[in-house]
Amino acid sequence: MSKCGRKKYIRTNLRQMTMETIESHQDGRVTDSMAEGGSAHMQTQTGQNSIPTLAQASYRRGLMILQESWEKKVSVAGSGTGRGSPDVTLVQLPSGQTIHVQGVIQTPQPSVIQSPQIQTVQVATIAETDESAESEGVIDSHKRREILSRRPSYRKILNELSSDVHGVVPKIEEEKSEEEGTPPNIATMAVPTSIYQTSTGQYTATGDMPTYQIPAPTTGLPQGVVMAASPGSLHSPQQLAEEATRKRELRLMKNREAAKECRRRKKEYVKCLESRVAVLEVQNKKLIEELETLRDICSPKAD
DNA sequence: CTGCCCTGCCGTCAGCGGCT
DNA sequence: AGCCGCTGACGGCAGGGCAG
Repeated sequence: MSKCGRKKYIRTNLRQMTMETIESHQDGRVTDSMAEGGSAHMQTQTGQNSIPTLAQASYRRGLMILQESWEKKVSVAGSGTGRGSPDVTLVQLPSGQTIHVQGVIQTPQPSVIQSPQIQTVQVATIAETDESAESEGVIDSHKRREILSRRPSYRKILNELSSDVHGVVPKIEEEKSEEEGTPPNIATMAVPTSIYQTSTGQYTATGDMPTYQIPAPTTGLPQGVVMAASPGSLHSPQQLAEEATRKRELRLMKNREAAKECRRRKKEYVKCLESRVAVLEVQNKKLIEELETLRDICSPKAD
């Protein structure tokens, strides 16, 4: 295995997501939650074989942490009608003015970036690490899948969150926005339902889908892609093999584009989360300051 | 200059979930 | 049930930085 790849994965994603972001939380009043990202991070430094699992868990956890913190914040800062909405206290100012103060600080919220589920996951992960130190590497993919249960797509998540909180984070466009700079000979991806190669090297969608244009022939696109025949007209084994090859190349091509798109969305998603963290930190500070001010006003003077 | 490490990006595979 | 899109995981490559 390419340690570089793994290390890279761990270092970039884990460090950036878990450490930097969470650390940036800490500079405020947010209580320490490094126990999660931090411990996972440390563990990844230990065993080679356990690195993938732990790192994956940590990375995902990082994302989950960020998202959950956001959701918590949103529920706190929201109108108070949602689930788990904070207490709203009426505070009478000396001037007679009554204001609503939401119990931001008092809320049983040990850390903005903690979540029970996440801890559960971590326990499971650590337990695995401990007891399978010798037999590690045997964490089968099923277990991993369970731990790292699938989440909705980044686009979905972002769009949902965006609809929750307007103006904080822009939605991810259905189809890219930053690919305007795409060289003209690079395909702007369409997702054709069925594509056939023309003699000019163009994939033409049969439906009302846009067309996928092959980059220059020099880009190593599937040579094996052959003219499609209508399924019924395939008889000889060679034709069948060609058809299979064509399908495979087509699938690879689509997946290639999908992977690119996915990475782009992921980046955008992470950026959004980071910007949310920044916004919420500011918000949090303001609320805390406000609370202090109100306390000063309301509480009897000690001296 | 060379070797090593880090980082970013890419292509591919596997598996899940939604859709028809 | 099969197809298809999405995404985690993995391995590879290129480029930059740095120490020897």
